[in-house]
Amino acid sequence: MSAALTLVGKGRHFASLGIREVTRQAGVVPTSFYRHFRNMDDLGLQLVDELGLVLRRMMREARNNVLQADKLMEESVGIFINHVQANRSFFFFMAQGLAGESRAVQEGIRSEMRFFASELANDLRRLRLAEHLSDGDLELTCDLVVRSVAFSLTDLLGVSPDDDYQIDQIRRRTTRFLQLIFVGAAHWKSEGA
Amino acid sequence: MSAALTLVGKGRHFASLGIREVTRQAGVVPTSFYRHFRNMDDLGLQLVDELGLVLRRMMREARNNVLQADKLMEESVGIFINHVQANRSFFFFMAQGLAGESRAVQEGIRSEMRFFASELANDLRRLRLAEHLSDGDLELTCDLVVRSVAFSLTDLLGVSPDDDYQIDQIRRRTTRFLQLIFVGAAHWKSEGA
DNA sequence: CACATAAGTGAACAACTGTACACAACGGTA
DNA sequence: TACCGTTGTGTACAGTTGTTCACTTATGTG
Repeated sequence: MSAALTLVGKGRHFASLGIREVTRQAGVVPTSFYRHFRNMDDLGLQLVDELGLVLRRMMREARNNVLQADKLMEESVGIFINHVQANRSFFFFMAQGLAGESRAVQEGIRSEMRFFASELANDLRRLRLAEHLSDGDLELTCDLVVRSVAFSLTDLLGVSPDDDYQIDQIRRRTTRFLQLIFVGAAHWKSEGA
Repeated sequence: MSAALTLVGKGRHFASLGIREVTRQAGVVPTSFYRHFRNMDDLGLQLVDELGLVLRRMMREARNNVLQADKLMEESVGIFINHVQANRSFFFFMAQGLAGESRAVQEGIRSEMRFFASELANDLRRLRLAEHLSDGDLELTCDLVVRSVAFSLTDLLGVSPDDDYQIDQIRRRTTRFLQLIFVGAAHWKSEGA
C-alpha cells in the first residue's frame, strides 16, 4: 500500500498503476501482490480506509487546538494544510479518487467527506455557533465548507510543497472562502428565499 | 479524440488509456495515432482546447437566457446541468483532469475555470449586481461559485444520466450553495474581518 | 488531369502486463 | 520440537503495449 502511495505521490495516477509496477516499487515479487489484494481496486479500497484514519486524526487535532472561536477558521485551515503537507501522497490519492475509475473508491471518499461535514456540523452546534440555522441549513453550510476545502486541496497539491509563498496564498484564499460562506450562513434566511 | 472521450464516458480514466486502446475504439490501426498526436498527453491537451469551446458555448447560452436577475441562479444551474448531460464525456474528462497526471492538462483546465470565473465577475459587474464589492472580493466570490459548481459536477457524474430525481436534488443543492455564497457576498465586509 | 500532402495500413519487435502454479522461508502456538 | 498458516519466491505463458518502418490509399489544389 505504501508503495502505491509513493508512486501516486510521485505524480502518477492511481488508475494507471499496474500490479507489477507496485510490487516492483515495494521491492517484492509480483505474485506476492495476491497475498494481500485481489486486484488494484481492492488495494484502492484499503487505501480509502487508511485515508479515513488520516482524516480522523486531522479532525481530532482541529478539535483540540481550536480553542477560541474567533480564530477558528484560520487555525482550521492551517491544521488542514499541515496535514496535507505531512501526508501528501494520501491526499493525492484522495483528490484523484474523487473522479477515479473505481466507483467503490469514489463512493468511499465521498462518504468520508460526508462524515467530515456532519462532524463539523455537530461541532458547530456544540460550540453554539449556529443557533439560528435549521439542521438542514447547517448541514448545507458544512457540506459547502468541506467541498471548498477539498477543492483547495487540488490547489495545494498543484504547487511544490516548499513553495511557502504560494502555500500561504492558498491558505489565505481558503480562509476567505470559509469566511464568505459563514457570513452567508449568518444571514441566511434573514433575507434568503 | 472522440474515441478517447467515448472510453472516458464509459467510466475509464483518461490516465489509464493506451494508444492501442484508443485507436481500437476509433476503428483505426494503432500507427494512425501518430498522424495526429505525439502521445496521449498531446491528445489530452487538444481535448482541453475543445473543452474550452464547450464551456464557452455554455456561457453564451447562460448570458442569453438569464434575463431577469431574480431567477439568475436557478436558471444558470439549470443550463449548467443541461450542458453536462449533453456533453457528459467532456465533463468526465474535465473532472478527471483536475487531478490528472498530466500537469499541462491540469493547468489547462484550471485556467479554463479561472477564465470562467472572471467572465462571471464581468457579467455581475455589468448587471450591477455587485456594486458594493471590491474587485478582489468579487473575484473571490466568483471563484468560489465556479468551484462549487465544479464540485457539483462530480456529484452529477456520479449518478445515472436519467435518474431525474437525483439530478433534481443536485440541482437544488447546487442552487442553494450559490445562494448561500451570494448572501455571504451581499453582507461581506459589512461585518467581515 | 497530375501531383503533393495528409491519413491510413500491415508486419514486426522488444518490453511489459496479469495471472497461475508449485515451492521455500518465516512466525507463532501446542 | 513439530506443525501450520501466512508471506514471499521463481518460473512460465499467453496477451498487450508503444513505437519503427516502408507501403498504400484518399483528398484537395494547381
